[in-house]
Amino acid sequence: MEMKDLKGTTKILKAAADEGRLRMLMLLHCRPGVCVCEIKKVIGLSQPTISSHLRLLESAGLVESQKEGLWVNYRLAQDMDQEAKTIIGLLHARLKEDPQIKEDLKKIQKTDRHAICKR
Amino acid sequence: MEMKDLKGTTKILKAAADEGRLRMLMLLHCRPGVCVCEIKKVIGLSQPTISSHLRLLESAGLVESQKEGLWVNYRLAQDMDQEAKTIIGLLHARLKEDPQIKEDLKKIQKTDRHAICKR
DNA sequence: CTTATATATTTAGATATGTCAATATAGTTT
DNA sequence: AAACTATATTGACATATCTAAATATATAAG
Repeated sequence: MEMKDLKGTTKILKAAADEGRLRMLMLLHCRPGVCVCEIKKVIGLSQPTISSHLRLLESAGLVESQKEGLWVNYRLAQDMDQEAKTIIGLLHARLKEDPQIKEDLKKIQKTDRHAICKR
Repeated sequence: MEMKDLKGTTKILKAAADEGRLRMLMLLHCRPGVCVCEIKKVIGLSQPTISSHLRLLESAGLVESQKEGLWVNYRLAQDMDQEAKTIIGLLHARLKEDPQIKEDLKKIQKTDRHAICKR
């Protein structure tokens, strides 16, 4: 899908325009390669909801994934277009002092995926 | 409302994340001070829908208005924070070649509000 | 003051979105 | 292969969003 036109740009904005997904984007920006388990642990939504958000972000071209055994590691899409990258950078600059975002980033640092999973 | 935190930023993104409102933002970016009539003429949605979108954009701090007789003129909010301004600039750079946006801007240039109104 | 006009608000209905429980799938371990 | 685990998908439901018709409000003009 062409993302540079009106519809595609709207899709990108919609993808970012949700509190949970925005938190996830900030998480992936600061911690590339986290798995669904870890994201779930930090964000606190159900696993299906996390997966569904990730799928939406992926279909907007903001996120990509790679399998690693049972885990699926997510990161910001490397081939994201420049404006989208810039916007995510701006959002991070804007939100890095937000209490919720700070808490999320603190949590992810303390997180060991081997300890977290099996649940 | 504080717009720099997570909730406020989400609100701004939601405001921009609609095809009609994004077109309206681009219109206001290029043509500050257009009235509801003119916006309606260009975008092609009903007057209540246009008004409702404008209210939402205003409540997100992206747009401001000034009365002029019967007309209400809208423009991008002068006191918008820097990141929001930057994002709108990026969106314009991205969308200025989009056919729909080009058509909108062409239409607004040909538009005379005195001719348009009375309907 | 009555009529007309531009915009806002209310109301209602259709569609989209966010969420989770249940289930399916795919890979790992024993 | 059987049991287990991480993730994806499906189904269902509640809420939010988009839209326009009808109505209200505010200003202007006659």
